[in-house]
Amino acid sequence: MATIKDVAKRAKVSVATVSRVMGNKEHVTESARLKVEKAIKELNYQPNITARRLREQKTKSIIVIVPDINNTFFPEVFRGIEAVATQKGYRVWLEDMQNNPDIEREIFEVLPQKQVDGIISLTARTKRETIEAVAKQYPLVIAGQYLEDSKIPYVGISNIKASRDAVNHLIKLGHTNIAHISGPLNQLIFQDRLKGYESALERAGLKVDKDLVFKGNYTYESAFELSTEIIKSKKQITAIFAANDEMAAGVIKGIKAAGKRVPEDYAVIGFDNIRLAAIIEPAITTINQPKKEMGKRAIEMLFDLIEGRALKEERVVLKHSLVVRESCGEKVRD
Amino acid sequence: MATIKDVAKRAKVSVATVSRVMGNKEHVTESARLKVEKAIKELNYQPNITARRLREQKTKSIIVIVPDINNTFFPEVFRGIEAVATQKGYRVWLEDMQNNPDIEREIFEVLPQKQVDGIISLTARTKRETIEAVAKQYPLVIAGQYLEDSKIPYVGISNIKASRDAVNHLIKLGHTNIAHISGPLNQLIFQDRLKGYESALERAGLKVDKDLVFKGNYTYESAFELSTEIIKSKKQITAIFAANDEMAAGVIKGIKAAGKRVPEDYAVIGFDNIRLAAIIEPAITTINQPKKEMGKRAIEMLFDLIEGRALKEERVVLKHSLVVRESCGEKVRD
DNA sequence: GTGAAAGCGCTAACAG
DNA sequence: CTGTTAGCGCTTTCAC
Repeated sequence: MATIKDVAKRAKVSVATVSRVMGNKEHVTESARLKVEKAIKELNYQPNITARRLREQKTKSIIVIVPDINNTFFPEVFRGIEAVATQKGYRVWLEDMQNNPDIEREIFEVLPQKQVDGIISLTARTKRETIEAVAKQYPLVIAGQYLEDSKIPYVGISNIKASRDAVNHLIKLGHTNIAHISGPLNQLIFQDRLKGYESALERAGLKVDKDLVFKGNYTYESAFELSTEIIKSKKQITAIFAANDEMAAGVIKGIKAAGKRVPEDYAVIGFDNIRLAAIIEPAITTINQPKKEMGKRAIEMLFDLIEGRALKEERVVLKHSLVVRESCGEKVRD
Repeated sequence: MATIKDVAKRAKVSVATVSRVMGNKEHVTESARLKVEKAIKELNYQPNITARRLREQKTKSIIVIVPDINNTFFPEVFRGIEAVATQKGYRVWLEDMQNNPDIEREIFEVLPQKQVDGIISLTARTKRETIEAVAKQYPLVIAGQYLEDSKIPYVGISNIKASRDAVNHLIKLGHTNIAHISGPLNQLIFQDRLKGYESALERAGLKVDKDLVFKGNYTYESAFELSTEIIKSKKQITAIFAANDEMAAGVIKGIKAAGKRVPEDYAVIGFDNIRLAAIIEPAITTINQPKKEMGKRAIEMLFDLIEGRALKEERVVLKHSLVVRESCGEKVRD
C-alpha cells in the first residue's frame, strides 16, 4: 500500500501538501494540486484511516445497539441511521443483543472499551445506572425507548397517545371487552402503552379490568402462548390490543390454532407496523412508527452531541399513525 | 483518558513493561507485573485500540456483506459469524445492500478503501471480476452463495440436492404438475435450485416443461405477483416449489387472495427455513439451511485466511434437511 | 528483566 | 503557498 510519503515523493512536494490536497484545504496552488492528484491516481493511493484516526483522536465510528435484529422494526431504524452516518463518513457498528438480557448487560458493560465517537441505543432495558454511566463517557442518544427523568436525549413517539388511538379504533368498532397484551413492564414504553390502553377505556367510560391485561415479553412466542388464556377467559373478550406487532402476530396464530377466527371472534390490533404485519393473515391493523425517520433524527442528534452543538430539542417526539388493515374487521386496501 | 505513559509513570516502570504486561508476554517479574496491574486498575486504563492497530498494521475488523437485512435468513447467518468473531476480539461491520443491485455494486467498488482484515460476502451477484478483484486484495469467504470455477473459498449447501429433495417430497405426495418459482437466474444457487427441480422431475419420469418455471426475483412481492399467472396457467398446476421462503410466502398470499386454498388447491414448498416460514398460514414446508453453522464455518475459514493458515477445505458443503409443516398437506407438529 | 527509542501514517502548528 | 517537524499511543527491537 502506498503511503502519503510515496505520493509526496512522486509528486515532488511535501507530505503536508499532499495532506492539504486530500483535505481539500486552501493554500495550495492549482499546479501543486494537479501534481498531487496525478500521483494519487497513479499510485492508487488510499489514506490509512487508522493513522488518521489516531492523529485526529476521533474514531469516526458509532455503535448502534439493537435488542433483536430478527424483529424487523430494528433493521428499519438502523437503515435510517446508517444512511446519514455513511454520508458523513462514519462507520456504524451494529451490536445485536439477540433478545438476551445477559448479552445486553454485557454489551453496556464493555461499551467503554469500544472507543467510538458515539452510541445510539434502541433499547433501554438495562439498569439505569449502567446506561447513565455510559452516557457520561460517550455521546448517547436513545431511539424508540427512553429513560424516566433522565437527561439522555431521545427520539420516539408518544406511546401513550398512540396506544389510545389504537384502543379507540377498537372502541369505535363497538368493542367493550378489550384485552391488552403488554410488553415487559419494566420498560417505560410498554408501561406507556398500557397507560394509553387504560386511558382510552376510561375516557370511553369503560371499566378498566386488571384481568384483561396479559403480560407478554414482547416476542411472538409469548403472545402465542397467552392466546390460550385469553380464549379461556371468562371476560368475554372480543378485542385485543397487542403492544407490538410480533405479539399481535403471535396471538392471531394462537387464536386460529384454537379454531377461532380473527377478526370475527377476536379483533386484534398491533403496534409498530413492521413488515410482518402486512404479510400474515389477516393483515394486522396497527400503529405505524416512523422507523426510518426515527433513525435519521437519532443520528442527527448524535452528531450534534459529538460535534458539541447544543441540541435543538432534548426529546424529539415523532408522529405516529393508524394503519387500518384486516385484523379488526375493516378490510381496507393496504 | 489515561495512556500507557500514565500507567508507566504511576507504576514506576517503562512503557515497554506496561506493554508487555498488557500483552501477557513473558520476561516480566512478578513484582513488576503486580505494580502495573495495580496502576492499570487505579487509572481505569483502556489501551487505545486505534494506536495499537496502527502499530500492528491490523484493523481487527471484518466486513459482512448481506443482500437484505430484512430477509431473516441473513441475520441468522450473521449471528453465527459474530459469535465467533467477537470471541476473537474482532469487530464485525455489517454492510446491508438493501436488496438493491446498485448499492451492491457500489459496496464492492469501495470495498478496497475500507481497510479491514477480511470480508465475508453472503452474496455473489456482482460481476465476477469485481469480486475476484476484491479477493485479490483481501481475504474473502463467500457463504450461502458461490462463484463458478473460482478459487474463492465458500461454505454452503448442495442446492441441487436440496431442491431435488424438496421436489421429491411433492412427487411423493402424488403431484405431477409441479411449478417452480425461481430466483434470479444469474445467481448460481438459483440456477442450481432450478436444476434440482428439473432433475427430480426427470428421475421420476415426469416431463420438464419450461412453462412451469416462473421467474421471481427472490422477494415476497415478486412471488405474490406471479401467483396470478400460476393460477391462470393452463397447465393444471397442483404444486409449487419456490426457490426461497420469502417467495413461498408471497405465492401463498397471492393464492389465498385469489380465493384458492393452500395446500388443498396448491401445495407449496419453500427453501431456507426462515422464521417467517413457521409463522404464516399455512406454515411452510421447506428445506432447512444450517444458517448459524454456515456463519461459523465462514468466519473460521476467514480467520484461517487472515492468519495465513492453509484451508482444510476450499469448499464446505453443509447438510440441509427437509422440514415438513403444513403447506404441502402433511400437517406435522413443528 | 527492563528501558530507550524508533516508527506505524497521518495532520497541523510553525516557520519561512 | 509550501516544507519541516512534532506527536497521536502503542509495540517491538536493541542495548544494557
